Amino acid sequence: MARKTSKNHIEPRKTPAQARSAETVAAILEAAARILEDKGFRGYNTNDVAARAGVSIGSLYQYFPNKDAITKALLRRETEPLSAAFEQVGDAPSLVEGLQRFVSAAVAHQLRRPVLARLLDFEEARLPLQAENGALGEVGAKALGRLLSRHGAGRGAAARTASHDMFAIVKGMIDAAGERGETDAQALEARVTAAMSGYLQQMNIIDL
Amino acid sequence: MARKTSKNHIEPRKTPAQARSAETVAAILEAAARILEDKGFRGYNTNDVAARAGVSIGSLYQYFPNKDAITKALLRRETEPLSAAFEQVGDAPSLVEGLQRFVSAAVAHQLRRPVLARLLDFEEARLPLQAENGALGEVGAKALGRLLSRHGAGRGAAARTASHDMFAIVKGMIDAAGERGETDAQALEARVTAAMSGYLQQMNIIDL
DNA sequence: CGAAAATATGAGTGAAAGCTCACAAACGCT
DNA sequence: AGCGTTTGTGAGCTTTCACTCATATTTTCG
Repeated sequence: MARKTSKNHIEPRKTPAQARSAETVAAILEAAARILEDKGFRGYNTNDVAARAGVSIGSLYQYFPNKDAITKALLRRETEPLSAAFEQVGDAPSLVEGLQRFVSAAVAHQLRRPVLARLLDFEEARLPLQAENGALGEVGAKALGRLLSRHGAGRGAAARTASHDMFAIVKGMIDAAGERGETDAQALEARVTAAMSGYLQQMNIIDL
Repeated sequence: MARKTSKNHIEPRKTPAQARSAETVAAILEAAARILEDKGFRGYNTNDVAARAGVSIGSLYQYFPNKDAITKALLRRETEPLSAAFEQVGDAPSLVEGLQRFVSAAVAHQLRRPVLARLLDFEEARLPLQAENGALGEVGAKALGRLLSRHGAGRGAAARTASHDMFAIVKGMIDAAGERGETDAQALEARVTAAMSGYLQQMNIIDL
């Protein structure tokens, strides 16, 4: 009489777990990631995810009410650390230092699993029918905005535009580099940071 | 005994047409575009495309051997004009003028149908199992490379990297702007051009 | 006009994939 | 050891969707 109110006597989406079930959930997410990486969305289906995870489809649906929930959970798993890193760049002692930290975190993230990052980023646009937590892009742009204002560069609408542009530059460059198979993180960081500085200069937001 | 060799007595992919059939093909492509725009890949299926085009599925398969062929044709339709524009920026009298033309073409393209452009760009990565014609990204980067070398800026590997970076910057900024619903093409062009100039300066490829 | 060629139709087929449910095994606790 | 709870299983139901084909309509042209 407790919680299993309505017709179905199955209440999936069992909130986490208390033992080996955590491993099951982890295995499912990793299997989803791997399948996305080497077959793309085309080969991404729940039956194969379960198989690859070494788990039955039944188990999969104990923890995820539907396919999108898996994708969302994977997105969160991959995205949260980067979001957290973004939110800390405000503490940097200088603007340039802040930009460097920002870029460094973004590059590390993208070069770790480039294909997965790209797919999830694309999927993020489709998922948030319910607004959910802030999209990565918003978090990043906001972080850059704080960084700018905290170091006396720009305010208001212009600064907000600049923040979005800068985020777009970072994302565009890093994404393309990942697609091209680039692996030298340091070189990439240097170029991306240069691009951001150049933009800020040209827009008269900072002078060098 | 002529061409319908093997087992099937149907030879779809009737090369274009000679009358109203051209309209049918056009209607199919436009229907595909509209469905992609307002339902995304999820709602993109051949039955609905045919229905929206006011055509039977049978007709659809007279002209396209499979679903991917439709997507490819649509991609070509949307992409070719931009490719052509890219290939002409080399004729510009100065580097800056060339960059402006490049950016202007790209902005116009993206702001016309932002959602469609984004979806097709993503799909492009999956389709070319057979190399096909050059991807838009390659064409764009190559055009920028020619522009640089023709105006005495950079050569070799560094210039190639710079070209790719510049293309990535343009694409990243314009894509994000489209997603955010920006409509002021001139303002966007100015910012993108500024970003490119700034990058070139910071990388010591040009000096202002 | 009349016949061949081109174009159009849409019910139907087969396969893929999301998801359910009745049941079984493993675990936690006293 | 015994018993309730949590976790796991997988055959199979159902829907969606790419694609076919036998037939019908329209166009072309002598």
